[in-house]
Amino acid sequence: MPKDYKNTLNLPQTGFPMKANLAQREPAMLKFWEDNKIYEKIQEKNRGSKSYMLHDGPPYANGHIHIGHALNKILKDIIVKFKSMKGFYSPYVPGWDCHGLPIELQVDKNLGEKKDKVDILEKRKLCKEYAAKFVDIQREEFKRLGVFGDWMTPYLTMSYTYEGAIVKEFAEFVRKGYVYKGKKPVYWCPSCVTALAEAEVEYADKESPSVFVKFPLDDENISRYFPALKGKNVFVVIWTTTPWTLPANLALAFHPDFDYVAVGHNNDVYIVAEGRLDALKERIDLTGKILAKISGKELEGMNADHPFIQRKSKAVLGKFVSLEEGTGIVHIAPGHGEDDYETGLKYGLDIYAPVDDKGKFTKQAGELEGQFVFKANAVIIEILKNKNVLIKEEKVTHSYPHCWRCKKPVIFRATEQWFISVEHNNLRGKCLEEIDKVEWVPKWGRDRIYNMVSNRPDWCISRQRAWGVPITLIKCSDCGEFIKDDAVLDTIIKSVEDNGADIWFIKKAEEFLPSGYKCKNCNGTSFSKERDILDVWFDSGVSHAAVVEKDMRLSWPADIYLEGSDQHRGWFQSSLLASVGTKGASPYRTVLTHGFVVDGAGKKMSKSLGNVVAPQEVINASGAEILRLWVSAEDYRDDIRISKEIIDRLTEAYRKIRNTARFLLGNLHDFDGKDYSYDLLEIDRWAMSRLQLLITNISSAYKNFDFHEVYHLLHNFCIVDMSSFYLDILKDRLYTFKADSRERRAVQWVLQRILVTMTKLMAPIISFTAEEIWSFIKETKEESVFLSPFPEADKKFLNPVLEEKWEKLISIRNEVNKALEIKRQSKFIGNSLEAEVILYLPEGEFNFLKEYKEFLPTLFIVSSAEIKQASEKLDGAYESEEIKDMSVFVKRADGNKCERCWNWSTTVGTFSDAPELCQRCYNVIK
RNA sequence: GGGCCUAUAGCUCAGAUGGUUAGAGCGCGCGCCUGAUAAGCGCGAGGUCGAUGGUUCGAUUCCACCUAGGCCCA
Repeated sequence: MPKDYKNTLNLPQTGFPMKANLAQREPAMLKFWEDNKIYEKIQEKNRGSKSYMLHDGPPYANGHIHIGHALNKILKDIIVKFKSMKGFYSPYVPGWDCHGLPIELQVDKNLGEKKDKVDILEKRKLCKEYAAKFVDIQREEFKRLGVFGDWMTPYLTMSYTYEGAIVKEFAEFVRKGYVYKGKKPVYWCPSCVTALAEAEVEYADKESPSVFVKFPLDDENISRYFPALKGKNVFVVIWTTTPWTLPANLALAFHPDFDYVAVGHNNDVYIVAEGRLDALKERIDLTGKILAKISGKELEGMNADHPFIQRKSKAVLGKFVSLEEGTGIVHIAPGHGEDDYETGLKYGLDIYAPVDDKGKFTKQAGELEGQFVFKANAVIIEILKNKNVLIKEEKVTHSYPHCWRCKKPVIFRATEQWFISVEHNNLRGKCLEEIDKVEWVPKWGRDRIYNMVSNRPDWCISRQRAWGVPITLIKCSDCGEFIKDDAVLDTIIKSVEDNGADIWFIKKAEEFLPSGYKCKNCNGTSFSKERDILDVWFDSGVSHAAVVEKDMRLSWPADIYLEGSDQHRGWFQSSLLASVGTKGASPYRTVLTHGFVVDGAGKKMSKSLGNVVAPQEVINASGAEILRLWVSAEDYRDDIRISKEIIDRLTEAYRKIRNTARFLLGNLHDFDGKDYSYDLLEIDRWAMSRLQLLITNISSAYKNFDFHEVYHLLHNFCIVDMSSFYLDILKDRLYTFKADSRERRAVQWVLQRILVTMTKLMAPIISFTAEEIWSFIKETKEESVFLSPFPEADKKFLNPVLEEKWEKLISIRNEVNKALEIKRQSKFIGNSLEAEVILYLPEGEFNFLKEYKEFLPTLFIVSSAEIKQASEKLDGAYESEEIKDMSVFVKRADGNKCERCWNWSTTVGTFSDAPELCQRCYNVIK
């Protein structure tokens, strides 16, 4: 029985567990951070340094967080942690968007029957409580992700100070003349007498009349646009299922790219889209000859006669016109449809809707006055018949919007709304200029928002709801003029700042005015408050003023806004408009966008598909750390996939990184911490050079927001440079050399550098693990890895010449491995230490390897290695395919296996007092 | 239908102003080790570079169209 020499080795020892047990361990780490106020200490440390301001876009305070929220917050956290470790003052103030319809609807739902009876203040109170509840829930969920921030003092759009800021910014828009009142069609329920939001409309089948109607052309228009048809009765034909909107018709829309034809029909000539001819042959028996043809584009500006009102109907162009139904010509009533409205704005048409809030025609509609619109359909059809302009009448059943409260069909009706003009003061132009000053990541974000801002209509900022910040304007009851006095506006702002926006609903209009106030316009003395509230996009759009500018922790403008790509239309745009409108400049320097989380097949997540991945599931099963690693590993510029396989792969990668750290810790348990940097072997200097390169590459990846590169660099370093090469080769030195030998201490010094550096490099991403490793590192250090500075590459260890030589050594090593593998497969050897290798080399390689002769067994992890000229090659040698004229002969090593270091040596057995040992080990033990 | 974007091994990512056999890591397969052990090491097999046309001596790379998918509009 040979003596057990195992206890004479320096084997790794560490309490750092191999198994992460993240789901259990993470909460303890969160507590450590919280108890020791690590975030606060980071802020304290960096206060006064150059700042880097990331401004948080407020998530909506409704529901639990989903995977997209997790992605967004983790990305922000990675940036903030990196910048903070880099020494920037980079506080993170989270926020929530608290007003708005979804919350109000939830509250309504909870109220049930009572919803229409409760007082507005009571409802607002319930909304506030509801939002506060979800702020608390989401706060805990975000914290669980390991995101650092001022969680106990976030910004809330429903706080008094924020509401005050909204009112102030709105007043600023009023003062600068951007705000005006105009008309815009909205869903309107004539039965409930209220405007409806899109979310309050549900679709159901409804029977409607379906009519084809003729719009006559007068001689002048015929000779101008259809000279060939001179003297004939020419009509433009339209199809509609809402005849009641015909009294409001102001235009006829043609598609600019369609061709239109004039077709004979009895004594008349009908104009329809060529692409609808086949269908119309059947529908209205349109079988006559084509008498003329013209492209839609050329018809712009033509005027038809309204079929029963003394008025012209203008030919306009619209890309929304389709060939799926009707005649390819759309009747336009700008006061009764979305496309119609947009078209109306474009062509300067009146947003005309002669219908009151009960759905009855007003006196503008002449003989129809007082008739309910749906009933008036029949009357209008009668009129059309009498005027001989009705081609065909049918009934159709189609999907039609209905009110979700009373279930009755709704109408689209222009109502008075408040707008911010994007043309006033050239707001649009200035925004476009500012867009070009911002850095958009990825670059195409610029085109996306530029196109949107170029084409957007004025900003409709009013909503007919309860839960929001009111449009704080007071109107003179006599002349209808709104008060814009600075003093009055200031009084209102102050009042909201002190009491919250509820005050608007508590006090009477007069209470916001000085006593005895008279209207500047008409001297009137009776006033009323505006009842609409502001669009919630206005709330969050002014966060640059309410938070970035106002909050003592932050400073304006922000360095970066980071949200999903949908926010080009949303927050990025509302913030830009809000900031350029009042400050003349963009509120952000950089805008970074990420894609959406989709399933493993690239499909969007939906409840019906059942492919939704909840962050809570991943956290409970694998830990938030895996989620963080996932965020970093994926290229967020595209859509981001998540699936079981992806999580499994990342879990493996995580283990590799963790185990590499564990191995380093284990081999440092007895390190004395002294400086051995002058005792490094060449391979150690190679490792130090690789480490410097890693620092350089990872730093620039972080700086460029290329986090997936950080992940790949770190992971590859662990596997390629460390685990399978450097650390594998090192084991012999670490385990078998005298514990305090200079060679072993030198490598420990290197491993310490690698461990400390890697830990810091990974910290912004896998924060829990980095902190855990940090706590095991034996070195005078900061109490948290996040209080330590981010590594800087040390130029004196950077050695490209050395790395190039080692690249060659590694490629030779790979060839040796192939030769060894062949012998292993044939059971000639098992462990590579059982082998001796002889390399047959061409001149260049031979000379190159000469200087490494002594080192080769270590490099190949074999017991002995020789080099010879290629010409001496023995039969049976493995011939390299990669290196010309190189071959490797593998034989069993001479001598016996040393029981201590497992190398084979002829010196084993030569020591009578320790016959199991080789000379090297004998010397160590003696 | 419009604006913006994406498509390279099972997975995550590289790549080339167009130029030999398109790379890495993981996973997988086959082995080794049992002194990083619910670890570690080695070798290997995986790709019509979404499809089709075009430009070119040559295209995965440039162009067009198509398909699939994503965001925002309509």
